[in-house]
Amino acid sequence: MISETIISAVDDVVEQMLANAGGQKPERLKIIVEHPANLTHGDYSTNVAMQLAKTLKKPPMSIAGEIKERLLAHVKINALFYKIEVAAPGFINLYLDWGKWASEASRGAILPDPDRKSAKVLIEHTSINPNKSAHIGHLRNSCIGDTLARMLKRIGQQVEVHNYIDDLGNQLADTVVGFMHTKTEEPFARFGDFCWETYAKINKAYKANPDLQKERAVVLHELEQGSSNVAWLGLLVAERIVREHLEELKQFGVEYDVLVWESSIVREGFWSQAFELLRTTPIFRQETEGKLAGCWVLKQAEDGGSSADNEDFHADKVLVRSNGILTYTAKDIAYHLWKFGLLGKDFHYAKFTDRVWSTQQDGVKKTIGHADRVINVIDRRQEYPQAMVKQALLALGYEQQAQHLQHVSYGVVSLSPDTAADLGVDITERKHSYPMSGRQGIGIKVADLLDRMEQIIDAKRSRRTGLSSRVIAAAAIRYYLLKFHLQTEIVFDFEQATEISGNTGVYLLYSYARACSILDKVKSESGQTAPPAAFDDLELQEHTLLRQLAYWPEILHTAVQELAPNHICAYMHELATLFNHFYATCPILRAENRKKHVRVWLTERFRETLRDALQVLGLPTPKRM
RNA sequence: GUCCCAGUAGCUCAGUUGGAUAGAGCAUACGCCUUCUAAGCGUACGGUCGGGGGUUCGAAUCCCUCCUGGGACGCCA
Repeated sequence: MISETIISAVDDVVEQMLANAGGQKPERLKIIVEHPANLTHGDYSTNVAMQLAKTLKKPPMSIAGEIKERLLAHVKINALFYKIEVAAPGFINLYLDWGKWASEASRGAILPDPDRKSAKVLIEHTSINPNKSAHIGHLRNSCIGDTLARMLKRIGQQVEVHNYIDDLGNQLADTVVGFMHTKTEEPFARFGDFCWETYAKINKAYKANPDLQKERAVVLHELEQGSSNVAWLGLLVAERIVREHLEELKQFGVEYDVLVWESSIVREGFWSQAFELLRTTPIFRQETEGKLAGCWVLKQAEDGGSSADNEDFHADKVLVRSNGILTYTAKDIAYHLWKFGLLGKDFHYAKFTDRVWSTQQDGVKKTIGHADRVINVIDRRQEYPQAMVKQALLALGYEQQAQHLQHVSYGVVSLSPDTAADLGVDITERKHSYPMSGRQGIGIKVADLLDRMEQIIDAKRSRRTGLSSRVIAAAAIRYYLLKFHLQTEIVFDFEQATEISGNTGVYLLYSYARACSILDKVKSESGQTAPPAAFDDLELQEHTLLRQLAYWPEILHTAVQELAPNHICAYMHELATLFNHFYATCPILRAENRKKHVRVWLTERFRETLRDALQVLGLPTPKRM
């Protein structure tokens, strides 16, 4: 990558200068290379001279001048840049030689090549409770997880995607209780939608008749035992729902390698094994008195004794309830020991669909799991239980694994007042946003959003060629859910989410198709145009487009580093915008020979780069639209 | 009570390991298709970066403090 080349060259140069001056390299000297916002500041710039002013006891400008001279003599810098300038108060700006860059870019040399044999990364995402249809909050999770998997694969890492199915949880039990104690008369097209209503109804019934909640405990117990009629019913419900979820998410390009069922964890004896391990640690023990008497808990450090005044809040985490039933976190700890290959036990597997495996007791052995790094995509509200899993690993002495266990936390999706009102929520309080609630049956179902988006696109599109409106709709929704910073709580608004102009997936696909259409007319095969040797008299729009193309490897790298898909979205929108400016300003096919060559080549590079980025985000690459 | 996250244009959001004139989309107004895809492009309008203090060559970004909103701390997941 270009920025890496600059950093290493600057590092060489700075070291020489410090050695000459007899100085030490400052501890916290970070050489940062930026993409200047302004074209006149070059294509890359660094502020290292200003950082060194104190150490070298010289004005930044003179330091920058010296670094510039030494960089100009540096082989690697010389090979890529034609000019370096110093700008007040001490910036060093570097200008790419586009002819040289072009020959490298065409060889693909600049893109990150697959690393040498890398560690195995296990990504868990989706993990929706299998008791009702999915809503857009679930979809955000799946899109993030699926995109992270694609990002890591793109840079050559070995990735395995897991979807954890909580088929022994309260929520599934609730839906089962709902089957037996609520009434349904209206028809539903999908099983999950019927369950959605049933789940809301049973929660309402619990309020009216709290005794009914005892039923849940009974069902939960039967689910865990696994042999009764009720257990079979639960299994059927969960499996049917999971199939609907997978089918639905497939439309958004979301895919998995393996489903891990919570019931498998229990029945394969994973918990018993984990329990024996945990018992050897001082922080795991059974309470004999107090509120948690009879429970097995993970003890948390008392902080200064002030917690005594707040009996409502205590940090200890129950893993086994006093009635002997396991909590989610208990099973999650066993699961994570297994993910890292630390349990000494393994699952068996059977095919769930033609490409997805599923844990199954009478299945076959597979080399699944045994990861070096684990990424869990789970919303921010679950930071505490995730921390408990990590703490259990630490308590067992697995420090390295704990360090390589990463919770990718993201903000929840809530509803704008207008959209909440559409769903019948009372918005007289005029809050900024309204939470979705499965228990109350409040939420935007994925299928409903997709249907509505499809209709909107169908009504507004001006051409019927290429992708179907439904495929475009799914892509638009996926992009919408990925473009926000992970920590941002998405306040979902129907009007805003269904935009088809501006910073949207539709705009990106359209720009891609536009480039394809133009290149079709020159009958250019991909990558066929030879890179121009020189780029003289570049138009502003040509230059800015070139620059943005050059930045792609670095953006991808940063996004992977930070596990932040939104960087890629922002980059692509900028890239597409610059291409459209270029398109509007510079005739491509009608230009004269030399210019035409440059412009066709640029359009080709744009198409290839955008295609790469679209694929990393899991979006389609339509030749026509 | 303890801890975490956030507050940037009318709305929704980028930008936050300190950098050069704080950006985008939507909305509003006005323009641009006999010419490569108008799902596009252009112009205009729009800001005490929640308030106050501090650190320094330089702060939306770091520190302190206050205000406001959201979340976690459950024998739910």
